[in-house]
Amino acid sequence: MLSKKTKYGLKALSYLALQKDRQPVPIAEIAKHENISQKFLESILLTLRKTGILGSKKGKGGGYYLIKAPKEILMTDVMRILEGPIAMVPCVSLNFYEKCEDCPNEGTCSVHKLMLQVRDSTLEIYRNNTLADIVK
Amino acid sequence: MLSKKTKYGLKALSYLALQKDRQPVPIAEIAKHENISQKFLESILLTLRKTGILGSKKGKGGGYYLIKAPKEILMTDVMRILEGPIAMVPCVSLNFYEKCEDCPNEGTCSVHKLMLQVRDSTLEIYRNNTLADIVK
DNA sequence: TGCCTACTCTATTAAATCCATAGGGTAATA
DNA sequence: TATTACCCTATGGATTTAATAGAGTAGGCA
Repeated sequence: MLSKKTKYGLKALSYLALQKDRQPVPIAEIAKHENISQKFLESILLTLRKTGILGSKKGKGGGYYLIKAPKEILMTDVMRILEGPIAMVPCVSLNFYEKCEDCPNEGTCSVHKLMLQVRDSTLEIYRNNTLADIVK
Repeated sequence: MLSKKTKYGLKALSYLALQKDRQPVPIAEIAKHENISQKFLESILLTLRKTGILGSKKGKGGGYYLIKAPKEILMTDVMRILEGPIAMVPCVSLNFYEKCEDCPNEGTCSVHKLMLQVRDSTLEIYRNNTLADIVK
């Protein structure tokens, strides 16, 4: 299942992508428009800022804004930041690889074989979608 | 993440698929060979039996066995039984559809749009893989 | 300067899920 | 009839998720 964190994060990014200009948008406005708990959203936007997706401005007229153009923001990056590894098992993860303790041989493991295919096809989707694509 | 339940279930099915004949295999044997907690495996095999994937035989010489040939067992079925919905959000699920409370319009929802693609590509993988394919 | 706004951080908690274990009961076969 | 192996219930620890609360900090503008 997709976590609410990821879901809310994607919705917030989409909302920002739909702004006419790149002026900062207050958290409260995003939270209200997308039906998200403001405090929860705060922590999500913070992560997105720290990882270079968003910028922020404090004080009156402040808020969050996209640093790059929507078509430059890849879903692979966003999903990894918000949801974590794309692979369903660590032994097929590109960025978070870990060996399975219980599995003597990855080469002959049926789970490994299946999950490798799932990872590849999912990755393909994320690579072919930018923020601009999903708000269209 | 893939649950251990699914992982163990797939491993058990693979082990059964690799048997020469279709004689019942005791839980203890599967558990030992695949490094799985026997009691936990019991509940998993039980589910697989109740949903028509496995058959069982009690008493001496008993155990679990595949009801159909490995190439007749689709991963779509197995994954839905063990892991649940294939979709990452209920609003794009074929078999477990639910409307999102917080989402006013699915047609314009960016999360919906992205997750629909992910579901389709994942489903494609599961449809193209039988138990026979993943043990090869 | 001083106040207001909005971001930032820490801590806590309720709820849900996952994984595993334990123990006893029941059915079938040699 | 005794053994083997399936079947069922329930319990609990661990982890994660989602949300809430409250205090603190920094920037903008009068």
